[in-house]
Amino acid sequence: MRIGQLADRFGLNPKTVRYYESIDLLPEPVRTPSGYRDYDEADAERLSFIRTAQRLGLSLDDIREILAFHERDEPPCGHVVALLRRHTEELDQRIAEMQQLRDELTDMVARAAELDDTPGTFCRVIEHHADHNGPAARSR
Amino acid sequence: MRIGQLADRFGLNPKTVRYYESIDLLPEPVRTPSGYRDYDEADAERLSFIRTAQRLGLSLDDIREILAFHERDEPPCGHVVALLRRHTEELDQRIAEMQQLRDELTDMVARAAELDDTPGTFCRVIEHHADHNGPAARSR
DNA sequence: CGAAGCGTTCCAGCCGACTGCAAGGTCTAC
DNA sequence: GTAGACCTTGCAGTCGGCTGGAACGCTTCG
Repeated sequence: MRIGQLADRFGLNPKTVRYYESIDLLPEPVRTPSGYRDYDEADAERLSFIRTAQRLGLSLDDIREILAFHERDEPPCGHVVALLRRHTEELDQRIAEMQQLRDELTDMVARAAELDDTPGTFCRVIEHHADHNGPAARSR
Repeated sequence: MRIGQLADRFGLNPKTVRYYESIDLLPEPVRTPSGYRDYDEADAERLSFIRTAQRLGLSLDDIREILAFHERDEPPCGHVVALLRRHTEELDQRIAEMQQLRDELTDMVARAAELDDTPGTFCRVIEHHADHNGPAARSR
């Protein structure tokens, strides 16, 4: 299978496939006599794995590390579980931060209407909020 | 006030302050006879505003746009409220995606122990999950 | 035979928000 | 007077994950 076919199967740009090869996520495939890359099902499976792992939020570095276990014939699952746990924790933290931010924003938008005669140097909405929730006065 | 003092007040690198100037977030300040940048309280206020807006998740481009209203002596608040609304929606969406991902990850970690004799090419934990939640079989 | 549409290589650029480095000038304390 | 901490400039590099473009070769269809 040529690079375009492989890329199409995963909705990727052929460039991306070459890029994955360049950073050692995909092995160098065999070549046709004319020099075209020639992929097989094992390559497709590997690419599928990469995309799944990526969808789960793993970085290409993480994924390369997981694939390295495969190259050494070791089961990567223990490693992966630890990785996923760590990743879940980071996610939780980011979600919490984003939710707090979201609540702040909703609050600001809701209060914006009441601020018609509040003074402000740049923007009443933002500065009023900063004065009441700013650096020092945060309730944490 | 020199650049280091200003930067310190906001926990910034002096480079960042110069960078803000270079992208027209901060005006060119007056200079001391020896060529040092000399900031006043108005600059500090502007920087404070920038940092607050940034903490709220606005991009430097967004912030420059808000500051442009100030330069034109227009109240930016209507614009800002629209911006914050849009931003809140994006945030909601990203939070929802992240939560879904988080749940998937928790699920995978919880199920990992049961997979001791499931076959896997690269990693049982990830592939088993992909098979049951993958491209086609998603329950949305 | 010729044109379209693949493929190849290598190098460079993109996004956003900085940060590092080099090579110099200045200011302050001892 | 000299060390060291500051300041100046400009340009390049960082992060991650691609993507664009040039200049060329191969393949397929009519």
